[in-house]
Amino acid sequence: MSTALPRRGIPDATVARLPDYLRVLTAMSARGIPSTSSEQLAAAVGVRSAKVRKDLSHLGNHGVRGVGYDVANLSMKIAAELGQAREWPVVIVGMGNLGRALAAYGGLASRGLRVIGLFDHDDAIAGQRVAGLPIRPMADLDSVARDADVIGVIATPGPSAKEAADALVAAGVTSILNFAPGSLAVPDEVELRKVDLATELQILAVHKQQRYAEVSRDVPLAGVAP
Amino acid sequence: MSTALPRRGIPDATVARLPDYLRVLTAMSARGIPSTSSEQLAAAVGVRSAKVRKDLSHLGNHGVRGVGYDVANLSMKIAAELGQAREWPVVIVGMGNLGRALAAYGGLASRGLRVIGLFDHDDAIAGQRVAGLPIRPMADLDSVARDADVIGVIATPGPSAKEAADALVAAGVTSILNFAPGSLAVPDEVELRKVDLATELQILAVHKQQRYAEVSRDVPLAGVAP
DNA sequence: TAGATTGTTAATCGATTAACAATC
DNA sequence: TAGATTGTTAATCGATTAACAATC
Repeated sequence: MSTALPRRGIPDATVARLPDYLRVLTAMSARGIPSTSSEQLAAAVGVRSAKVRKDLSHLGNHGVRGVGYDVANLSMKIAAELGQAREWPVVIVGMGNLGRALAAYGGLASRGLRVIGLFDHDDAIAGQRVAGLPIRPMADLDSVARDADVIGVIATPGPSAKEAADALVAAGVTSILNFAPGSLAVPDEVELRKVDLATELQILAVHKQQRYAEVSRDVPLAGVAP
Repeated sequence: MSTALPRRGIPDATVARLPDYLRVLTAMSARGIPSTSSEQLAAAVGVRSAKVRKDLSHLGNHGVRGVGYDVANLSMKIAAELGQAREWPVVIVGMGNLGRALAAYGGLASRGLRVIGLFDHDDAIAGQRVAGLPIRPMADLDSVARDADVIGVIATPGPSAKEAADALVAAGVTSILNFAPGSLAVPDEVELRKVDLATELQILAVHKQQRYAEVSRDVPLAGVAP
């Protein structure tokens, strides 16, 4: 089962933008705006209109030439594509600051992601409530995750991430998002993605540095006095 | 000042991986390993060795053919490239769960990013200490950020993000990382990057959905009984 | 010299973009 | 019919990868 993967793949880059379009469409809908255009969507989201049309074309052809897109209809198509037809259960392992932030993050519910379990390695904090859910001991993970087809989130400090990943895999979880620094090994059938909160900051810092480097090279005669 | 930008640009994709290499090299250094190879680095980080060599070649040629890379020397080169020659001051606006998580995030200090100020819109929590720093009222932002060439981080809820961005821009900040959902408008001279914590989860959810879709299309005769 | 490993080339892939024919 | 806007094409760009000549 591989070679020619069936033409179902919407590019990840497009998937990442769909929630932005959906947010704008929802706001339009709330204001009673019945239809829109790729130009308007592009302006609201901050991309080029050609990209909007390309992205939306992956969903099928839901626009009308010369007219635009129906707000309600397009909203539904995007929501469907994002899997919001059903809710995806999420468990979070690691209830430090980051885990708590994620548990309370408003952006999840609006995208069909429902947090159903919070876990921490430290049994002493078990029972505390975060965003309405109790923190549970790791021993409970299997019973919550097994057969529920959950998405697992690792929000532990770096050193505990391996333990968290092993526990998730052992409980049958096949989709894991890792916020902890460092790389993790998981079986092939498990999809593991990683988010490093510092990466984008690092890129900003490097760009800042490059801006300085450019200035000092481009204007070598500027501040000459020794 | 534009057209042919001076050949200083290390690709962002490479910059994003450099901290991973540095982390592995630091661990090797601690264990007294004097040299390594692109194969070893690749295995430790979870990429192909060709990618490692390509990435490192952007830093100049610091390896020795037939031998490998000197751990200490390569560590220094990467640290220098990442701007760790100096420390970059960071201010965080929005001290909810996410802001607190970022303030305490260990990954920052190790990359030359130093949090020097925490701010919140709600003056009632001013004075509270998070990770050793006091939360300050927004009114203090200008005095802290002005002329300090800081990187600004927006960790507010979505609706407050615009206000936070305006305050940062008004204080002269030209590099901003936005963790709040929604898009922000900033002047051209300000570099704005965005991280959406839910995006990667969303991608996992869509992939999960596609896996189901594939199964039901590929094996249409499997569970037939009505 | 034989063995190892880099740095670079060239092929490939995926994403972005401008332009425009198709269509309302 | 004239005007507007989509959906698609083709060019471009950046990143990944395999392969290998260069070099220790």
